[in-house]
Amino acid sequence: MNGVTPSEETYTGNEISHFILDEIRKDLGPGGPMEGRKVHTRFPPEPNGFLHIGHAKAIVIDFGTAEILGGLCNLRMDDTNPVKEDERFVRAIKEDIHWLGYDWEDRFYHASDFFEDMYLYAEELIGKDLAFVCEQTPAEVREYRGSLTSPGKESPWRTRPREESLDLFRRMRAGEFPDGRYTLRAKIDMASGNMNMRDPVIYRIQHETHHQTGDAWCIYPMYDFAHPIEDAMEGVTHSLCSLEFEDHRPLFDWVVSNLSLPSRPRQIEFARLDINYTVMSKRKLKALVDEKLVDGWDDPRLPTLSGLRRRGYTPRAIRDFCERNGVSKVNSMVDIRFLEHCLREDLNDRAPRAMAVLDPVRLTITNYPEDREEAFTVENLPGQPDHGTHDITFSRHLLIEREDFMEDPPAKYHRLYPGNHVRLRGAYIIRCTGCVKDEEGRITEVLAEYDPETRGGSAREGQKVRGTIHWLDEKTALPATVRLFDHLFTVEAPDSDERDYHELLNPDSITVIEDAFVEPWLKEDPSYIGYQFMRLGYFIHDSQETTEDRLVFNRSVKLKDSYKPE
RNA sequence: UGGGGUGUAGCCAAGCGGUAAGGCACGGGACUUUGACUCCCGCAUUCGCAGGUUCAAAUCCUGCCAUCCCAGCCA
Repeated sequence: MNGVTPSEETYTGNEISHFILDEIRKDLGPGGPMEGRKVHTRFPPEPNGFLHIGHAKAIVIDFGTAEILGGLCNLRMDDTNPVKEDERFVRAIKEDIHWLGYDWEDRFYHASDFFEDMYLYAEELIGKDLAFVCEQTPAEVREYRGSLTSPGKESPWRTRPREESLDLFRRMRAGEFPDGRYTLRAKIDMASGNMNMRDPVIYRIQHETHHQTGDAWCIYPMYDFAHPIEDAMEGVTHSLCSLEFEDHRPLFDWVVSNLSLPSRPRQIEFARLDINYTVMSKRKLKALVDEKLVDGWDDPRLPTLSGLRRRGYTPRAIRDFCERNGVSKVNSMVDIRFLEHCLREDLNDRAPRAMAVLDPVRLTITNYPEDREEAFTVENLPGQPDHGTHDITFSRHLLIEREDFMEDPPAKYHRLYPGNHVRLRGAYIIRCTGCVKDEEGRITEVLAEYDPETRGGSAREGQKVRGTIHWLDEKTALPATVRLFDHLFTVEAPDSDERDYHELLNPDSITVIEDAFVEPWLKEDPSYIGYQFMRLGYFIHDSQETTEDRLVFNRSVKLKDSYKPE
């Protein structure tokens, strides 16, 4: 079913090109600063939540770059803040990346693997008089930092002798002080226009148990200090990250050039992926989960990778989507319909076809004997016999979609209405003769006559049948639950809407149909990429709800539909 | 009154001094045992705006405008 199956995807080697690849090629090429080296990247998530499709873009860029240029890409948990991180997220992250089809081989790291190195590098900085132990309170630090438009003031501790700083720093590590008592700060420039350069804190005291290092440490490095060191220790040549780190680059470079690191990584930034009608911030996704507004991190309406997987998205579709969106530095919002297009494109070629009826009404073939029944063999993938066949049964009483019959249809309606010929896909061509209604006028049964000459659904010589509809044999149809989804939010950009996101939730984001029917074949032959229910869309067994005696399907995406009632 | 980015169609996005790729969406048509798929056709005289340089500018220069990010002991 749609659990995590090892990805069968193999990179096909499209000639992808974008500015990051160009820059890297220059760096590694003749005359470049890293001439002769092989590219080495890393994907560095913080294990404090589940991965979403925005991360998929970063993964495709990080791992994809290594793949394209014949280098390596590491996976690294950026776990420098013990209060926010958890081992449970580490497992989910690894699972999602593997599912996407990428592998880090034996290069799985934690930032915490380098805590000892970082500590030593911090001492190096103190020794060079480039860092000092500060005892300002958070409020004082804020006050002294100045504002965006005015310079900051130097901390009174800035001139503390290096020997004293070193002693204090060692005692910080030894656990002699409570949280917040001291910090280690880089000595850069309190008047810099770049706030990140105003003597940033690089170590803080936190008496917290870390999910990897336990209680070995009570001081933890800050991102800006830790990240370049992690990259250098792993031999990363290019540290690719998103745009909001652009003004951290001077600090990244400062760290890299003031320390005796084993290598000098280069940071390059790209724009994050954003998609309309959904949210991409970890904070909001977490809130949706915590407030039970959705059914967990893998709710099929969520843009999380686990949600998309449960929804029926394929790794191939997601990677294709990320690659085709390109890489640039423009903040952009991609239309969700493009993602849907990529899924349809993938599934169209390989998802077996089946029939299902979501809103059933009985269709009686009045000239087909009550006691007769027959079977038709249909191809799983029309036109591609190597994908196999399966049988469908036919009898006097069938089930069709209620909307496929109209007593008084508008022009260009090609389905059932009195007098019209329609093909029952794979079976026969029938002529509608009328319908039966109950006292309230509701249609309870559609009536038609079949043409025995059209067995298999082929028309008579010269006969043109405009409409083909799907159907099920009432006798063999299997009851099933089908869940249909719509956008989780009613507005295109919920993240930047001034209203509270609770007000923007789409009350109809999920529709559960308990009385749908499907072909019995679907119980015997669960396709892990799901099915196309003809004329309805692509569906997949729900990995959580499907049980031995109850089939539950999620609609991954609708089919395109150019029918416009006039 | 600071620093760093970015502006090419409804949405992404190529383009890097020689006269606006491609995809999505949209509209029209053909085909069709899925109103799907596939296939045709259409869709920016113009690149945020205004000047300038040049035989020639989306590409170079100047100015302006718009928009995003930054004042965590988060990442």
